[in-house]
Parts: sequence; structure tokens; C-alpha cells
Amino acid sequence: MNPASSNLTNNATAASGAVSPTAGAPATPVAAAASTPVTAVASSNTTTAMPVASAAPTFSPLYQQIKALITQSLQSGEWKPGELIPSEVELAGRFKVSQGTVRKAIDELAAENLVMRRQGKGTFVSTHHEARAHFRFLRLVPDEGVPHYPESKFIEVKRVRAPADVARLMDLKSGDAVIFIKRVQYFDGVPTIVEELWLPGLIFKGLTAERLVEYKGPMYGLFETEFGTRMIRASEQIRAVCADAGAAQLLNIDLGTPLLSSERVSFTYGDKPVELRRGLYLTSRHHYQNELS
Amino acid sequence: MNPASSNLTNNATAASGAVSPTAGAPATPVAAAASTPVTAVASSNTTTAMPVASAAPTFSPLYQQIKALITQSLQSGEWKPGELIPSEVELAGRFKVSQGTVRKAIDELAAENLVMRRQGKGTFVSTHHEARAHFRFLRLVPDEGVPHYPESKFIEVKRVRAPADVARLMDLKSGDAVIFIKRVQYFDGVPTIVEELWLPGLIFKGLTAERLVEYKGPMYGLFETEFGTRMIRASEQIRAVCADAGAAQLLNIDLGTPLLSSERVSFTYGDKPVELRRGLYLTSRHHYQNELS
DNA sequence: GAGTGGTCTAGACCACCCG
DNA sequence: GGGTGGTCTAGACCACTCG
Repeated sequence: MNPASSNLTNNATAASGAVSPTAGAPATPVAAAASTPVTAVASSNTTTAMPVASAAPTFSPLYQQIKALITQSLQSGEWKPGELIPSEVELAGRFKVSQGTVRKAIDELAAENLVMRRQGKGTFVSTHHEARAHFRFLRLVPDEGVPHYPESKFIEVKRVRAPADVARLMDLKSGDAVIFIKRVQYFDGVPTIVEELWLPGLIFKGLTAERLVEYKGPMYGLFETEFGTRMIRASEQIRAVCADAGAAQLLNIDLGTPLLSSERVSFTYGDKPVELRRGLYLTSRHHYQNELS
Repeated sequence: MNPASSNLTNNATAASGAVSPTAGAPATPVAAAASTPVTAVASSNTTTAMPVASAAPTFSPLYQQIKALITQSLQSGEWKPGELIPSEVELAGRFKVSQGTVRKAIDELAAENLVMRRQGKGTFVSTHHEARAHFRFLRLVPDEGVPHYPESKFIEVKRVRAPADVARLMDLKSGDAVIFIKRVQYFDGVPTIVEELWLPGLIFKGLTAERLVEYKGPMYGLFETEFGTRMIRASEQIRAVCADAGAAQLLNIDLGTPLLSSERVSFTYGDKPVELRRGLYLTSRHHYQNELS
């Protein structure tokens, strides 16, 4: 089905259309070829009678509606990570809006790292399989030398029922099936991070220790390629704690050594949480780098 | 002097102008009323002979040049924090470009938090004297309850010579005059942050303990109002450490309690470092909140 | 009602990439 | 050479604010 038949509502058109379709605006960009009619929406207190179709409908700029439509296509997998999406001109034709409007929609998607523009080539769906993306979520960098990706050693991978606190953070029900992963990460052979991950069992069905081990590189790349789940953003809470016996042993440090504790919830499209990650970082030769702006 | 007489270079015009000023482009937006002529700049390998005036000149989109000019006006204090800057239409007239080009320049400045747009009112120079801005650089939030600003108690304020490590981070010479400040910050009466600040003596001449004490609210507000120095962005390195005797006493905690250590360098216009801040955060009832995107 | 930023359009040309 | 995103313009109308 052609996305052009979506219920886009040009608020400007809706408002002036009720009075009199004057000369000025090019107007009515949507209804033209669409199969479903435009749903007129009263935007505010401008005029009077409006043929209000639906009750409490959407209300946003056209480019936001376009952005939402494009996001839907990204979410549905119509365009997969790494792939080229249709050109601005084509999307403009499809949605029956001007190229400038599509451009503004894509501008925001690019700012949110959902897509990447490349002049002369086109617009691509972002992917975690890029050098650029590798350090977007990895903020622990060496005090000296260039940032690089650590090696992983998996300690444990198992299916369990979600504890209450985990379920709450991941928007699951307590007792729902989740996959639990525990690993240690090494920088230049030095154990530096011990991490516990919780993933919804429903989405990550079939994730085994073998697949994790044989996969090199960021786990988000694996999640994206093998399970069709792309991490979009994450929220992190950081504290200082003392190493307990378990962490001390795994990181080969003294009991009580201060460690950075990070609790991260990652989200995919629609702000849906799909990962809880609890990490302990040894910060004697590395630090957590943050840019405030 | 009117900024319109700046050496703006419309790269597009420069290129096609050398061939033949065809009908299409509106072209030559700058030279019109300006006193200094347009400096034509060869952009790449498009055409051949160009009346290259200067040797290795600027080369950037028009809107970037406009952005740079506006930034200069911000930096020079022509428009002060909190003030209204000229409207887009007026700036377009002043710079002899279209409103759309000015708009794109201001869009970027707004994205960088240098200015704030308010529909119907105008565009204002950002200031640290706003509720919105208070939490831009304060990432320590309570585990429960709403974020709020801590109270400060100043321990020490003195003029000293910059130690080597401080000088290096602040782009000063070792031994240059700096102001050293030490304070403790309280959330709901509980000492939570102990902080040491280093400021260039030249810029913050006249900063005394009295003025710090009588000033309520974020220090960046004071710096902006009293010393004309606006913090634009900051870079932070975070670690976990153990409380030493000094910190333990000031924060009323046991020796060895794990603390978050933050080293922050703040920058003003032109990426010039103007503050070094070293803090120790007690994270038993608070956490450092970070959004990854 | 006048002025401001916000949205939308249409059309031109550029820089870049690839076959 | 043809397609893509990037820049720039001109002009329209909207939403919002204030006197």
C-alpha cells in the first residue's frame, strides 16, 4: 500500500480552507492523489465551523507528520539498517509534499542519529556496524592512547525470570522471561569492565552463548542484525561504589577498590526499553568521558 | 561600522559568475550595498580562471559565514545575555542575504544553546539566569524527588599561581595568576559535593569571597553577569575514587567511602578554556544522570 | 494590527558520487 | 551525465505576543 494514502493533515490548509481557498498559498498538498481524504483538523481558535471528522486527532506540522511516517517505515523494517532510503525527491512525491518539507523531516531524523546523509549518495539508515557508531554508547576511554574497543569474555548466559526491579525498569511484568548475560571486558588484556545485561526473552529468543562468542564487535550490532532490534538512545545513572568479592575477583583487584557503577536502560523505536545493563568500570587507567553542551 | 560591509563570499555566485551570470540564480546577494567588494573564492575544481584576491581565504556556506558574524557579535557583547537580538528580517537586510539563510544560521546557534528562539517575541541571547539553564551543567540529581539546586558554603577563596597541571588544562602558563575556590554544596542540608575551582586571574580579577557568598544561584550566572564570561560547553572526565581525610571530613563520611570524581574544563566562545573544576560527589542518595543519544 | 519566529512551497544552482 | 544531498532565494501564510 502506498504511504501517500495516509491521513496527513496540513493544518494551514485546514484553517484557511474553511474560510475561503484564497489565492496565496499553494495549499492542499496532500489530498490530491491520496485514496483516503484529508482529515481536516481545527488547529486553534482561528476561525469557526470546521468539518471535524475525528474526535481528538493529531495536530502537528506537516514535516513532523512526514517524520513520523518515515520513522514508521524504519521501525517496520521497510528500510533496514545500512540500506539506502528513497531520495528526498521521491519521498516528496510519495507524500505529496515539497522536497523542503521532506528535507526538514530528514534533518531531524539525522540529528537523532536514526539516519545518515551522505552528499552525492543518498540517505542511509543508521547502523551499529560502523566505526563511527561504536563509541556512541561506549564512554569509557583510556587516559592515554586512542580509544578502542575492548574484548569480551562471557561468564554466563541464561534464561531466567525477571526480578521485580529489572522488570520495572524494562517495562515488563515481574517473572517474565528474560535473558541474563554476564561478561568481562578487557582493554589491552586488562580486565576493566564487568557487566550484567538483561534482555526481554520474547525479542531475543534464540540468543545463545555461542552466538555471542563468535560475534566480534559491539553487541548492539548483533542485536540489530540478528534480532532486528535497534538501540536508539539510552539513559544512564552513574555512581561510585566499592568492589565486592565477585567484581574484585573478575577484575583482579583488591576488595573495596572504588568502581564506577553504571545502570543503563536502552530504548528502541517508540521509547520502548529493550535492554538493562549494569556495569562496573575500573577507572584507574580509564575514565568516563562526557561532553556537556 | 555596519556589519554588511564584511567580506562575505557567496561561493555559488563566485563559481557561476566566472562562467556567465545566467538567468537562473538570484545571485550576488552580498556585494550590492556593501562598501567592500565581494571576495571571490575558487571553491574547487569546477571551472578555470578566477580572480583570486586573497591567498588561502575562508570557504564555507553563506549561512556559516552569517553564523560566524552573529557569533562575533555575541562574543563582543554587542548583544548581551538575556537581550533580544535583531529580527531575522533585519539581519537578512543587514547582511544582504535572504531571511532563510539567516534562519539557518540562527537554527544552528539555537541548537548549540547560544541563543533561544521564542515564537512571537524574537531571538534572545542565552543566559545562565534561567531555570532551564540551571541543570545543563549540573548532572547530579537525587535518587528520589525532583532535581533542585544545592546550597553552597565557601571554604576558601584565594589568588595563587597556577600549578603545572592546572595551567596545562586551562591553556595558561605555569605560574600565571589564577583564582582558587573551594566549596561544599548541600542538598537538603546534606553535604554532597566538595569542589575546587580554578579561574584565570586576568579574567576574574576582583572576584572575592564576599561576592560569591552574597550571590545566590549558579556560579555561571555570576561569571556571566559580573565578568562578561559566558560558559558555552564543557568536557568532563569521571572516575571513582575513595574519600581522603579532607573530603571525608567535609562531607561527614567515613574515610574510604567511594566518591565520584569529576574533572571538568569549561569553555567560552572560541573554545577558550576559562574554568577548571574538580569535584567529588557523594552518590549514596544521588546519581550522575546522563542521556546517551 | 503590527511584528516575530514557524511552516511550506517552488525553483535554481552547487558539490559530490558513480557508472 | 544523471542522480543525490546541500545551499540559497523569494514569497506566502500560520501561530504567537504585545500594545
